[in-house]
Amino acid sequence: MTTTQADNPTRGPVTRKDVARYAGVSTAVVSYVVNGGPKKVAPATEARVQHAIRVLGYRPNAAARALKLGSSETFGLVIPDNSNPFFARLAHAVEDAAAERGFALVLANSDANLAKERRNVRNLASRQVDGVLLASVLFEPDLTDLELADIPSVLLNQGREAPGFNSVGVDLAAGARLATEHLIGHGHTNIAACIGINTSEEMDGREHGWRQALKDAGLREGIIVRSPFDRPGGYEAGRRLLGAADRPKAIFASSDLQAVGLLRAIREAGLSVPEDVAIVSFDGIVEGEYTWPPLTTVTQPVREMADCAVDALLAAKRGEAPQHRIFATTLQIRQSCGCN
Amino acid sequence: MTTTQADNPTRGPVTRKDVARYAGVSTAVVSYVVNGGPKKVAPATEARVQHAIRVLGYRPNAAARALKLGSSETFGLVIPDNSNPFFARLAHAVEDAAAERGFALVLANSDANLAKERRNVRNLASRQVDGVLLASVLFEPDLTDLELADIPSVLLNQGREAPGFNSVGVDLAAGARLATEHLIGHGHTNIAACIGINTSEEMDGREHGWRQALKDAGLREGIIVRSPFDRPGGYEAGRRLLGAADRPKAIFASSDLQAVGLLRAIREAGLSVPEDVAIVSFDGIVEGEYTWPPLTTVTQPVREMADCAVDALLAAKRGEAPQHRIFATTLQIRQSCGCN
DNA sequence: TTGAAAGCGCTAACAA
DNA sequence: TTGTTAGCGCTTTCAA
Repeated sequence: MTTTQADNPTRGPVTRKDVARYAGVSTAVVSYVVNGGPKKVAPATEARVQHAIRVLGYRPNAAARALKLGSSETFGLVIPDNSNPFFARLAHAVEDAAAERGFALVLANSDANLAKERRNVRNLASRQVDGVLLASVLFEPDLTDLELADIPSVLLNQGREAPGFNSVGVDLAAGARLATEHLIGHGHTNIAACIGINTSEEMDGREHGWRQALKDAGLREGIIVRSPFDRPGGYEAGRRLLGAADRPKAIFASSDLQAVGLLRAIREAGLSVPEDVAIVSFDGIVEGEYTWPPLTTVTQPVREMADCAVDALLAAKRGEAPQHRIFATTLQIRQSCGCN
Repeated sequence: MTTTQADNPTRGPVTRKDVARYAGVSTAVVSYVVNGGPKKVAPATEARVQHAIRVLGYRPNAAARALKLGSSETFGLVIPDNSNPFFARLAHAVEDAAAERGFALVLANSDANLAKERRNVRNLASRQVDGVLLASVLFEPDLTDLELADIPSVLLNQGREAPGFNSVGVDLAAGARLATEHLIGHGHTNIAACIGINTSEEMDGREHGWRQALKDAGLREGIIVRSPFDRPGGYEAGRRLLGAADRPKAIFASSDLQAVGLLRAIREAGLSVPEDVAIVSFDGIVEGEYTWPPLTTVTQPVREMADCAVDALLAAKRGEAPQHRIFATTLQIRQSCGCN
């Protein structure tokens, strides 16, 4: 007579109690073997328990565990839009980083919508995640929800320091300088900027870096156009830039996606890159490797940032003080700038 | 004297008990007002409870609720790679569909790695998600884990029917036909195919559709090249195709990403699209709108599929029989095919 | 309309 | 080395 499902008299989900009964031990012992502690179990007993677990097809109930332990081993990630390649890559990196540390990731898109962002954060808080990573659409996200929820959080993609909060970001200004200086190195003197729109009153670090580089080189300020960070935003900006009286010979774009849009606008105008207009952009998404010409871009160390962010959450859980990490960017040279 | 945190004597998380005490009611009543049932509560009492909830900053404990109810209102989504724009869009759509129905989404990437896929599925199962949506890297994913876990599941992006399983997919063959016939309509007679590699023995539906269209038109079969579904895969395929003795004048690509790679290979060879080589691809990602030339592509109704998949999960929870839904694709005409 | 209380499955302190 | 048991916070039946 083989051992089958029939041995589970209770029907329905197999619990630790069923395993205990089957193995002829107490439920505590089952816990010990499942969790590898906190008490030792005799090898023979352990084998019996393992066998019972396998035979009965036992799976620990995560909800019960979470209730008891006060932790679901889950983080929440809120990003503006998972369809945006930059955030998609970020989400992937965060998922990897979390998984490596035994945490699952709940994903929530806020679609660049403040109300949705708040709803998402609240929702995650009520789901008792162990921490939330927030890449806000705002430069000053509403942190009160996070504070109230009293769950660790970290601001991603955040250049500015938010006192009392963990944050990890990239040195936007330095990156933009890198880009602009490279363009200057190519001999350009009429360098425009295509800067993404955010809800802050404050100047985007990239805009700042671009201005500084121009100023330091003794160049006059170029035209600046503001539009969304996405492809249509870049396309629109391109049309405006090309229609300007003093058409720029080079453009610094605040995102690769905008650069993709610029490329299209420039092509449609019958002009070419980098001969008529040179471009350097920001982010380092893979798509930029396959555009024509390939994008010279300021690359963000996404994986490192994700690791750092998750570690910050873990540190916060241990009660450590908030940290603010700014990563350096690197200039990935391809051909849109005029190099070859 | 104002009401403050100090009114919570227990310190630490506020529980329903604290609220009950503060409002001078039983814990049951608090439940009734929080959940809007199952019993009615007098307006005055309700107001008192609501007030207490606000004052104390009470947040229901999701883990406890999940334990009691046996549902965490969470689905798991396993995809090969969230950095792939197609899957990113799918993930976004699934997240939206789930959120609309009150479910959160746990995201897991399997990186086209079978072992990781299994680990992810198992992990989700042990987290007691209410269902898992699996876009497998395999044509025949290992369903035993899902079966054993006894949690509802739905296969995404799955053309073939898997008896006993929910699945939603697209009619790959019909889509490929659409694409190929369009190319034929342009007068092409030498049409190659760039088909993605999957782990199945079986022929990809897209390959099938391409063959059929050619055959039905009385055309000889074109060259077929197999390579990964991503950009490098397309690039590699392009180099091989262009180096072939009988260079194709048109190519059907099984993914837009491959088409992006093809575009690069063709450009590097000094040829142009669609003059020297026409292209029609598959998926309908946004990136294809911004390539040069823009991609004519077979578009998948991602959002509809996501809705359908989530509904299938809900149906399965209610004990309904598995369903198999195949969606039709539409040809999105842009310029890579030769139209303008 | 409200309250008392059982119990979801698990962990770990304490007892044996 | 193993067992007993008290809760974790919540929902809901049953009784008042």
